[in-house]
Amino acid sequence: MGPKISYGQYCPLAMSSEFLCNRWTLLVLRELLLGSTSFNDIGRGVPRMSRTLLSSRLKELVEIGILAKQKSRKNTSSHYELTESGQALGPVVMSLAGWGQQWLEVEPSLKNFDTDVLMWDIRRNTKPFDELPDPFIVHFCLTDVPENESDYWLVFEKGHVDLCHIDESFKVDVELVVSVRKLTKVWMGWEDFSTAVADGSLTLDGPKKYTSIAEKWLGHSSVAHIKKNPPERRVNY
Amino acid sequence: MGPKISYGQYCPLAMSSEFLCNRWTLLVLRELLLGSTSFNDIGRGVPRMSRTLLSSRLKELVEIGILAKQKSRKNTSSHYELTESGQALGPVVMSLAGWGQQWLEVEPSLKNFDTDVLMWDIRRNTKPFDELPDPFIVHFCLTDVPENESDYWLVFEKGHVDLCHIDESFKVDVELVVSVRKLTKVWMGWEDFSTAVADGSLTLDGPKKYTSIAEKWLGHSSVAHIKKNPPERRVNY
DNA sequence: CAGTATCCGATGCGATACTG
DNA sequence: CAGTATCGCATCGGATACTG
Repeated sequence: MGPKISYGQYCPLAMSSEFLCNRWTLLVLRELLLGSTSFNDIGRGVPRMSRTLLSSRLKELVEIGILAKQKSRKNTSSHYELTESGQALGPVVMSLAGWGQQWLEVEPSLKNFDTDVLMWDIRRNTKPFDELPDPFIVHFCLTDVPENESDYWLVFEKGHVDLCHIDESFKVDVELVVSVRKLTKVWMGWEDFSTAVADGSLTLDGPKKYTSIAEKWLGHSSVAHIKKNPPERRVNY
Repeated sequence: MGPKISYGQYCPLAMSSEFLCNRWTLLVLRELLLGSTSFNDIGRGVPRMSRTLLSSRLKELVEIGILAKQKSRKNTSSHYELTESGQALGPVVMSLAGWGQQWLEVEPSLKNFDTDVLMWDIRRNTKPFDELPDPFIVHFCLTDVPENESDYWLVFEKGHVDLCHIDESFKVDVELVVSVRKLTKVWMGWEDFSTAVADGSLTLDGPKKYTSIAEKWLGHSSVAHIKKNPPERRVNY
């Protein structure tokens, strides 16, 4: 019942690749696995993907049966969630991401990427916790991007975290000044947080009780625990 | 130094996907991981891929550094082998193949595939062993394919196994009559070998001492040990 | 917010033919 | 055996504009 089989192989790898190795599909899956459920949230994780294509990919995944779509009765919002088989792709995605984390040289990764993806990714992995006030607001000042992309605010409030890109006259608790390059490295676990603070490439400004636990509220990428190989053993894409 | 980054994400999954999720790449990698080292052997595992493209993919993999190419001094043959980072992709490929083996409905897999891939795959996983004479020759008669594709000979000899597609007047030890569909199912572990023999859909003709250990010399796919879900929990691509 | 319709340009890839 | 060169089509997917 599926679309045309183009590889012409019964092999499960070939069959899986038929639909998983289309452009953007794995990244959409990543968003779903990490918990995004709405069209726009998913889309925000893949900003360079056209909405047209996102729409068609989601439809395809639903058709295949690894994704399910629920429409609210008001028809105003919809809700995607992975089915059992979709959830089962978690280890597959992690395995590929883990390989990249371990083997890929970092420089190519740091070239030409959207700041928005990073900030959105950070937001996703954060949660308010007891030591923080409510609200708790962090102002990110990114030093190596055009002025209009340089400011972000992370708002920890009422059990969840929002990301803002425009100044709403926040009462800022901590100001964090850092380059996107450095922030990425630290967040991905490619460099030590404490080292970055020590050498001044990452600056924290605010009450000590909050800045001292910065690594805790900033968090890390979900693959940060996987150690990258030393440079001479990395792959240079 | 790499090619253009099209996803625009530092994420290791995105970076890995940039080159691993191109058409055919994962299947080429599978061939390499399973031990093929020459251009033609690799190509035989992906018959629908054009040689032009295979050549360019191999070159790309070499450039990236997950594959190494050795030329013999005679320049007459060359030799590909995975580097350390390429070997490390083994679990990634297995993970994806494993997902497919567990979750994919079988019918789509059985439509429109090249018999050659199956036979080549079987050959790869076989080895002579003590209970077999040298040479030991099996004649495969495939019942559900055009006449000119229906006959194969597996020749166990001097420590390795050859696959032939033209009759060289072999002294056949065992003749195996079966449909490609059934052979695939049995070989992939989707159905029991013994059941197929019992219900007559797979016929063995030859000395009992060889036919009785048929499952041993025929072997199984490397993912056959992973159990497929019951039909109602499968994905229908 | 959650998409769809249409257009059209790039490029990916297969087919074919050729080389050392 | 191990490729490369060239051609040309098809499809993929981005951009833009529009809808409920």
